[in-house]
Amino acid sequence: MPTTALTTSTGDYLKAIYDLGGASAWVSSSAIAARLAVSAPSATAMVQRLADQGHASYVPYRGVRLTAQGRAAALELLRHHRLLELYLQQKLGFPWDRVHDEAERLEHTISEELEDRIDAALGHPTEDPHGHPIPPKRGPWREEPLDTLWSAPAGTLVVRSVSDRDAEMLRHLDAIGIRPGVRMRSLGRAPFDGPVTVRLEDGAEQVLGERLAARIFVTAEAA
Amino acid sequence: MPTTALTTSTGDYLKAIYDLGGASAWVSSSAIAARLAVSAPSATAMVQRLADQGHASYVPYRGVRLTAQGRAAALELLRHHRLLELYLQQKLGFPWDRVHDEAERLEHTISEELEDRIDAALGHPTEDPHGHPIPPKRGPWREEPLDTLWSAPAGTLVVRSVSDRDAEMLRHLDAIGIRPGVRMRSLGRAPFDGPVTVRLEDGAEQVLGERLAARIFVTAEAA
DNA sequence: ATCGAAAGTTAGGCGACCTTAAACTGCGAA
DNA sequence: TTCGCAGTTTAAGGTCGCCTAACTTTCGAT
Repeated sequence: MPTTALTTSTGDYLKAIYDLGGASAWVSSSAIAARLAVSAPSATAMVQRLADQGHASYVPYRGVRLTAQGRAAALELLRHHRLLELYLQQKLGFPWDRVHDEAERLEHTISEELEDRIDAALGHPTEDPHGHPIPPKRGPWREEPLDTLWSAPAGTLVVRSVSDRDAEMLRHLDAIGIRPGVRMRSLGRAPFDGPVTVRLEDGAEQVLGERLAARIFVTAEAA
Repeated sequence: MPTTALTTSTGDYLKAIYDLGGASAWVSSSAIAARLAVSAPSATAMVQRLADQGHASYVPYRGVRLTAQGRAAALELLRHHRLLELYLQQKLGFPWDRVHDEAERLEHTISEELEDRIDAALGHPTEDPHGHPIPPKRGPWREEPLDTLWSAPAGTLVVRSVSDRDAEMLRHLDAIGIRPGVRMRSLGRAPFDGPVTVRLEDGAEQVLGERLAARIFVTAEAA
């Protein structure tokens, strides 16, 4: 298990597979290609390389799935990413919509020691600025699947996390008052895949289309 | 002059040329190869690429020299490197002998914004932990050439900086009390390229061979 | 059950870097 | 002045990661 240093590209693929398929589902190469904005053949080739390296198992025409080794590598990057996002925000004053891109590059580059020192400087945090849990350095972990605002039934909800991938979307959410931890009441969806209407605690109503609502993760009001 | 993003490798070559040849001297490809631990043909090929990109001028069998563009790129990396070293030491508690390697990787990865925030967090510092000046973001700059302890005449000296490239050496220097800012008296060299003997302020005497003494940069006691 | 579109893979190419082996240049020594 | 050798460059080949074009498989619709 000599963790042969990953290239940036390899790491990106592992992360893509991880968050498209979670810990164990089969992921198609074209889904990966779309996610990483590369051509389908590029994804196929890489996926074969990942299989050779023991990071994934690959069945032609079926897809890939991470091995334990690949999963560990993906989780380490995810941990780096989320620690970095939080660090950039908390310690260096980055606004939450600009931490993603920076973390995306740095996550491949930081050493174990830097990871640990960042973790310590932040007091061993458990969540990043967008509400996503930070995987522990080792030990069991599974990201609990959450409802999205799009799929959740009407009722009182708490925003748990929001996707960090689109800075513009984050700025918009921030502007209308939607952030992790915020409580809101979903008034339900208009018929035929219509938008979701929510009322925030300050009484403001917002109408959100699928693009947006599917990127907001929620739980029902805590018992 | 659209600063086409540099690859890590390209950046490493530019830095190597910069600190082998300074701002303007011709540097041989084999010197670069030795510095970067690559084969001579690799260095030749890269140097030709650098010339194509406008980062350097290249005369076969003679060597390379940075252009203004290449110099700017090298200095930006040097600035990143030194800011990062200081940041890692000051804000994250890294020991001074371990900041180099981390900075060496990160320097290629950080954005302009992160550079600026680090600079601000450190209060716009002018020196890294090893005593090297930090190039300004823009504007004139030239690293003043210093004597080394090996080449300096006997007399009272102030340590200005020490090479950061070898962690073990740094640990040793630290152990014997040699750090930037320290005052010492050089008692001169033994005949036939013999070692240098110095007396530190606490009275301790140290005998240093060329390997070490050539990596310690000094100035004569300030007037 | 079969046929065709969509999904996925193979083939063939390219650029960046790296290697070793072979060819060349330029310069000091005789 | 020429010879030889150290220093350099060219040649040839490998890997990684990307691309487009062409081929193959799968699967749903008939």
